[in-house]
Amino acid sequence: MNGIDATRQKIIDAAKRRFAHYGYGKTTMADVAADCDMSPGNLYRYFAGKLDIAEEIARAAAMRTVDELSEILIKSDRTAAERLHDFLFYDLRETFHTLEQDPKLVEMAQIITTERPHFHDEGLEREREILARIIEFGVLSGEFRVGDPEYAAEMIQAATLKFSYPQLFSRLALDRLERELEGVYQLLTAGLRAGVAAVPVPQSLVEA
Amino acid sequence: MNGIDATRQKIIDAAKRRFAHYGYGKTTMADVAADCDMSPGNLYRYFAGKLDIAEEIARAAAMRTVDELSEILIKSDRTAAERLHDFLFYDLRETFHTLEQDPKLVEMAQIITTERPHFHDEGLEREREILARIIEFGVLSGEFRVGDPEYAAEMIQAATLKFSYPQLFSRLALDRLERELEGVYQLLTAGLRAGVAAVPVPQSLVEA
DNA sequence: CGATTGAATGATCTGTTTTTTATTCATTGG
DNA sequence: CCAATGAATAAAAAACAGATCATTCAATCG
Repeated sequence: MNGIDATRQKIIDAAKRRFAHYGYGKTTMADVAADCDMSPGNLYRYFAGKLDIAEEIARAAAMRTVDELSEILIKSDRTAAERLHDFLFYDLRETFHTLEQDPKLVEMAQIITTERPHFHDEGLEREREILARIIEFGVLSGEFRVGDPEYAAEMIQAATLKFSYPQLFSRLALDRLERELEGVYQLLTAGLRAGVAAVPVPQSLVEA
Repeated sequence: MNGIDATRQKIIDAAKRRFAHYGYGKTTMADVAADCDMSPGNLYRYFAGKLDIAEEIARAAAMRTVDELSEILIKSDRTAAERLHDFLFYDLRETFHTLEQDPKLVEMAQIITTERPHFHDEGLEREREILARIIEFGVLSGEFRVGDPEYAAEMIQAATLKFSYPQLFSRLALDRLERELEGVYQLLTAGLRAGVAAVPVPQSLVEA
């Protein structure tokens, strides 16, 4: 029915407030239930458990991010390289600011990543899909020369890991991270343009 | 004097055995002192504290790694790209195997990195220096086209972070990490060959 | 007098008890 | 019946006491 979804949303909203304000750990199911004018036990008619509420909140946020990243695909008058730039910097800034302004969310993100590794993988996969399309676009436009966009997307994700979870992998400030990402981006796009053929190891070119 | 250095080394050796066998946390200063036939208090004539002994051990290991990486520079008949390949894979495999076979060292590495961030940075800097020389070699040989080898080295480090602390940043097995590193390497070398000029953003090439 | 000791100290860790909390489910109310 | 409750339970977290440990330093030793 629809009452179900409405109630689920009410629970999600209450939990989101609590999580953001007091943190995941300090928020009790009783708190959330009270905010929704219901008993703790009744929450379990709508969610399998506390972590599932958090996961739902994270999923919604991830979807929003993916939607915004997807818009990069439909803009016009932008080269593939520019789209890749948009993608990487949007991701860095978005994550950085979100976690910067609300440190409680770091806790939640970490718990979900630890307890539900699969959830996290799915998020990466969705983003990789968009990356692959950007690269595919670059291949079609003749800008990039890569045989397998999916594979190239995977490599770009690996190479930009440091910028996906800024405050997790470094203690650098945003401006320094941006400077580094700019450099990595330059290197990667130069590589995509030059092309990574099926040839695995190009033996020798010149020697000293 | 020399007795000082000899005693320091005796302490380091005893501590290394204890740390590797029982872990940093479970090893007490009293244990180490007993192994050296001295009182706990006397250790402080040779080291400022427990963590400083660990740091010294880590420093020696880091030096050894840097020495081995430096050998890549003096080999002959290898292109810069091949040297870069050697560097990246040596680092990945070395770190992976060290931490794989002795989980106790992971604890020590993590404590040092947390408590002495600067120490860790210095290690990165030493490795970056070698990377810069490899790139410089590539520039001189005409293989790479980059203006600032130091900067390029920094970017390569950023892009290969995931492979520097394998079991810290991913739960992937070594063969999958190697496969990914191979791909990232291909992309990066393609970029180095094509060159990352001072031109920041090459506006438009073709469109779909 | 420099080198070393070992007892003193305060911080940290460990194991235990108590309390809080997530989750279940038999019961109740509409 | 369906929705909701709230007492019961087991798991996790907090609180606490006791022990251990890193570190210091006044007193000894050579």
